[in-house]
Amino acid sequence: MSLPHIAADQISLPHVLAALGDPTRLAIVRMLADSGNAPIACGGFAEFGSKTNISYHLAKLREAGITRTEIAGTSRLISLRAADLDARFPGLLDSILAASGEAARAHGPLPIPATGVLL
Amino acid sequence: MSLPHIAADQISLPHVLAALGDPTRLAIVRMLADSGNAPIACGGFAEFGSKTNISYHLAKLREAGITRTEIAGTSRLISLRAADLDARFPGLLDSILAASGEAARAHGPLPIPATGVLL
DNA sequence: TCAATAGTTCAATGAATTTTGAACAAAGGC
DNA sequence: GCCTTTGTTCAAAATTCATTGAACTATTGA
Repeated sequence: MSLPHIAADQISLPHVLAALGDPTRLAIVRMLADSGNAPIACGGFAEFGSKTNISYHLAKLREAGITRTEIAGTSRLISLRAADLDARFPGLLDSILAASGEAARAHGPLPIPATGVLL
Repeated sequence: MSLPHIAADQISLPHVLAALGDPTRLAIVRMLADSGNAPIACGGFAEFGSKTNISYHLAKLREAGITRTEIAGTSRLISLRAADLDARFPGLLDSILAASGEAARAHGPLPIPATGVLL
């Protein structure tokens, strides 16, 4: 089960940039990337704000095409649309994650660093 | 002569993304990149809005560290801080320009493509 | 000097955005 | 069935952002 999401080719650059221009939403995306793109429930973002506020920011990220939301029981599982984003805007998510001090890449679950850098 | 600019290492990712999340400012940056990073006076952006509105957006871009403003007589010459941005956030400007349908790269005036890719 | 050009600054307005709390819906566990 | 957990929706308040016009500065050129 899944909430409605826009098609990958309808993701708009200004909307993506505006969505990630908010520190709270950027932190959410960073956390998703940190998880190796494994889905995280809304509650996992509690440190970034109130339940209702997180719900608002997650809706923005979903509407911008940055995240996917799957319904699992009473939870929503949020994940990055990393492949869709990289197909639409090659390298963009990677460079933003790298710029935000990130280890995770847009592709691949979790590249084990040869010499434990950057975690 | 030059207006005050923040240091390259103080450029903030959320500020850059928020600044470029506005369609008018993204169009301005695109136009600067299109020019091969040659400076453009404020009047060159007239198509994007009123004089006073452009002044506002150019101030936002300068404050975010995306553009440099040189004073030349009664004009202001605006240019992209492409090298500073690329040093601080490698690949970010490039991927945004590419995503916005751009030919110009963050570095080098105009690299002639060997096999006409990405134009 | 006078007028025109190029932009900035200021204050006001309107439009979006963010944040909050109350009320709600939909499972899941007892 | 009932309560708890998880999250959404709604409306209101607070904040921020974008746009406009009037007034201003500074430079250039006649």
